[in-house]
Amino acid sequence: MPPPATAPIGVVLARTAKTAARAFDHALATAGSSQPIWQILISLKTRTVANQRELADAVGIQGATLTHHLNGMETTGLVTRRRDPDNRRVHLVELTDQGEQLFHRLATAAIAHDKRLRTGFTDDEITLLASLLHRLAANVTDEPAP
Amino acid sequence: MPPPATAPIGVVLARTAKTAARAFDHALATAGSSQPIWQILISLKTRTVANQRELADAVGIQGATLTHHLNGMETTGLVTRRRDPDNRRVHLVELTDQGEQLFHRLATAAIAHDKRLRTGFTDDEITLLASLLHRLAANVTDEPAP
DNA sequence: TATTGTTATACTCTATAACTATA
DNA sequence: TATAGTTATAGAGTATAACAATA
Repeated sequence: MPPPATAPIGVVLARTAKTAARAFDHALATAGSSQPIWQILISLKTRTVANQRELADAVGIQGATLTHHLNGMETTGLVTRRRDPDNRRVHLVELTDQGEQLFHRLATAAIAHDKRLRTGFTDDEITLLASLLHRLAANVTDEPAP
Repeated sequence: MPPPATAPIGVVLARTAKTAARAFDHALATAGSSQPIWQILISLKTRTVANQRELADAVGIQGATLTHHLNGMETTGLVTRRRDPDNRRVHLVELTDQGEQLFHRLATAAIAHDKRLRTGFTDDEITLLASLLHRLAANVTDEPAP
């Protein structure tokens, strides 16, 4: 029996996201990784980040928190950090081969997870759901003008 | 510019939930509380939980984690715990007046948050969204039969 | 023995403040 | 002075394992 339609949408959203996140977190843990590391890997692969501050913003964490994760990732050989010759204040973060490999393994897990999530949905339904979620997020995003 | 529709639905879901959760967490913090405490209060008010194990399940945490939170809530005067005379292994958790008051304050904040989330949505759209989210959650819930 | 809950301990993620290095 | 990043420290939330109390 599903919960009544009168349940606050915020509760439904949080509950769904928690359920989905737990399933994916488990997949990440099985692959020997975690959410923040996965987020950092994605950002490094799919965005052009000029510096660590932008990377932290992309991941949605503070700079010091990012440093914490990068320290661990450097220790385990996933990334390297070196000074930018053009501006030695900037530390260039780069994936190692090992980091690349982990990224691909996690990407495979992510694709499998998403396929599982989409079970029983049509493409149109997914598009509709994504659209509704975007509108929802916009309602609690208080950035007036970028 | 919204992210492309090709973004994995899991990513869209996680991002939306994180945005919404941050906004609500901020409201909870302003009211001097937090998510786990709010979840515990909701469960105590709206469900009939026979014991702490059921309460932990309702909140989605382990028993020891619940004990941790209940210790804090007892210290700050939100709940009381006493032995069930019928089964002295069971600890009955009850809200104090102060706990009731906090519940009502947080409920007010939750209602305001949900109203904010619903901005620009019709009731039908919210019902549709909830329905889609329920189906999504069902895809990653691996309980065969209760 | 099984059930209920607590204690002890530790780990992850996160943040703020103070600091270093560079410009 | 301003910017980029690190270090130091702390706190919240969570979990597992070992334990105590009760049945």
